[in-house]
Amino acid sequence: MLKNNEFIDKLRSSGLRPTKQRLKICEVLFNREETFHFTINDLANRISDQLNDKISLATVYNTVHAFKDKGYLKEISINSDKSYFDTNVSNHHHFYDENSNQLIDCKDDDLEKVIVKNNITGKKIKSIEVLIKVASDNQNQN
Amino acid sequence: MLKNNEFIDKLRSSGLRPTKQRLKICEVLFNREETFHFTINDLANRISDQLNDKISLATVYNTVHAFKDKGYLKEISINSDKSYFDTNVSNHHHFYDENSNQLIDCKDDDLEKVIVKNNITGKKIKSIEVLIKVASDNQNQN
DNA sequence: GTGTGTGCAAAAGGTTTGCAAGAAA
DNA sequence: TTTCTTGCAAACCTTTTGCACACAC
Repeated sequence: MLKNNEFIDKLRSSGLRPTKQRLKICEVLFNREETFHFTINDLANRISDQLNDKISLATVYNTVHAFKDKGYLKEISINSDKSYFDTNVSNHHHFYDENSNQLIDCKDDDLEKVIVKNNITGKKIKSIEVLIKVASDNQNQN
Repeated sequence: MLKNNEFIDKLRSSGLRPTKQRLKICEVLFNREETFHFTINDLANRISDQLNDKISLATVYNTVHAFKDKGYLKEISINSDKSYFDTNVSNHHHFYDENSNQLIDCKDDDLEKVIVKNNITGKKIKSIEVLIKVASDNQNQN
C-alpha cells in the first residue's frame, strides 16, 4: 500500500504535477494488491462511487493517458469497443473470458515462452501480446 | 480468381441473397491472391474508388458482419481505434508495423507454436491470438 | 406478393479537443 | 505570474439503428 507522499513523489519525478485529481486516481489504481484491469468508464465510476467525488471524464482520460505514457499503465487490445488498461506493466499475457468480459493475467507458467523465429526485415520487435479467449465449455464456438 | 457465379453460389449457400452490393464487396475482398487486411473505411473507400460506385456505409457494415458471421472474414484486435478484418480466416497470427500501421500475416514458420500449459478452470479455449508489434530499428521504444 | 436488403439520416458509444477558469510552481 | 491542469460542452469518429423504398425470390 503506497502512501500519498509516495504518489506525490512518483508524479513529481515524472514531471506531472500532483493534483488532487491525479492523487485520487493513483489511489484507486495503485492502492491494491492485485492487478487491476479497467476501462476508462470503470475507473470514472469507481471514483464517483468509492470516493463520493467526481472527476471530469476529460481529466480521467488525460490522466490515464499520461500514466500510460509514463509507463505506469499498459493498454490492452481486446476488441474495438473500448480500451482496456492494466496496472500490471510487466511483460505478460492475458486470458479473456468471453462470458463475463473479464481480463485475467496469465501467470508465467501458464504459457510457454513465445518464440519468433523470423521477424520482418529491418524492424525491431516492440512487443509480443498473446490473448487467449476462453468461454464456458457449453458455449458454441464463435 | 473467383467468378461472379461462384460468389453467387457461395452467398446463396450461406443463406445470403446475392445482391449487387454484396457481389461488389465479394469482388473487392476475395478477388485477390494475397490476404487482405482492412478496416470498414478502407473497404468503403476502395469500393467508391475502384468501382466508381458507392455502397452505403450501413450496407458495408452489414455485409462485413454477415461475412464475418459466416466465417468468410476474421476480425482482428490491434487497438481500439477501429476494427480490422482479415480475408485469411485460417488460424494464424500477425505482425503489426507501428510505423506504417500495417498488418502482416505471420507465416507458419515465423512463430513457434504457442502452448498454453494451464487454462482457466471450467473454460474452453476459443482462440489464441498473437500480435507482434514491430517498428523501425531507430525508433524509440514506446 | 412476401420477406430481405439497401440507403439515408439520425443516434449512439467512446474518445478528443477548445477554451475559460482554477491550481501548482 | 507563468505554466500546467481541470471541467464542461462541443466535436469527432466509428458503429448501430429506424424506417421507407427497392430488390430477390
